[in-house]
Amino acid sequence: MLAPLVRDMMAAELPVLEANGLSMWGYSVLVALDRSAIRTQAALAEAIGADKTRIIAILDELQDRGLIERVPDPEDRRARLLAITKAGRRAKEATQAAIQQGEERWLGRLSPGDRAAFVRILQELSGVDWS
Amino acid sequence: MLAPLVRDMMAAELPVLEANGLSMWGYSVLVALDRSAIRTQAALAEAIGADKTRIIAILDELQDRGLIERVPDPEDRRARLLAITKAGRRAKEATQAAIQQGEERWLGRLSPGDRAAFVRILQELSGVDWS
DNA sequence: TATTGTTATACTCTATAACTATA
DNA sequence: TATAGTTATAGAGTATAACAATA
Repeated sequence: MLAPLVRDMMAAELPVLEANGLSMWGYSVLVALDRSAIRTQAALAEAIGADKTRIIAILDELQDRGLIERVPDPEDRRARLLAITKAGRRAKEATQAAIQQGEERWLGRLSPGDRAAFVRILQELSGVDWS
Repeated sequence: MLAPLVRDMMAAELPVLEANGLSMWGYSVLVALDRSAIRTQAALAEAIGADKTRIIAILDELQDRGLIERVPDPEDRRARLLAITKAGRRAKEATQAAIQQGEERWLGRLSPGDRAAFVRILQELSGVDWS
């Protein structure tokens, strides 16, 4: 039941991301880095559930566009210190606002009580260990 | 929040499907055909949210293994009448039981009230038009 | 020798278009 | 000519393994 729901949701939100010039993974990176800077790319990949080889092209592009910073750690020059820039934060905020507006279209169908319960239950389920 | 949840869920349930010798799409087909027989492959594809060209290999395999029937409609020999077989229904029931057992692992964390609410809310959201 | 990031490669999934057969 | 199914092909997304730099 969840799978088709998420599929429809992503199909609806992909154009929103595109309008803001971000891919799904690019957006995920900005959201993660907005929470806090990260010291290695592998840690970032893990945080957003991606592969470390997969985020490289994404980081390249975000950096080229000035949305993130990516500098070698002076204390361990193998690692790259990752942080969001002001422009990156602006892009993230704008995109997030657009997405949340889209989510209103379906969350708005729920009663306020159901809506609160739904979000609370999702948070609970997100803590489950799947291994 | 939903996307990582579904990703983890699918990762957890894929081995269960595999153990029962079914792919995700193969299982979807059996579930759809168990509800009712379908008159064309295009309609089946639409019902499970797939592409009509994509289900062909899946139908080939399910048919070879005797899990579905697929015969030309005598009234319009372009179309293929699709139905689940007894063996197919057995395979579907067994797989479904295994999957639902897996779902207990996380639904079991919820209080009975939350659990009922969650399922009800999901059903409500599934009715949303996304276009 | 181990680790971080990168590149190269192959593999899977999916979508598009061309084709066959029926109507 | 239009439709159901099929096949072929190309593209995107992903994972694996090999490589370079640093520790």
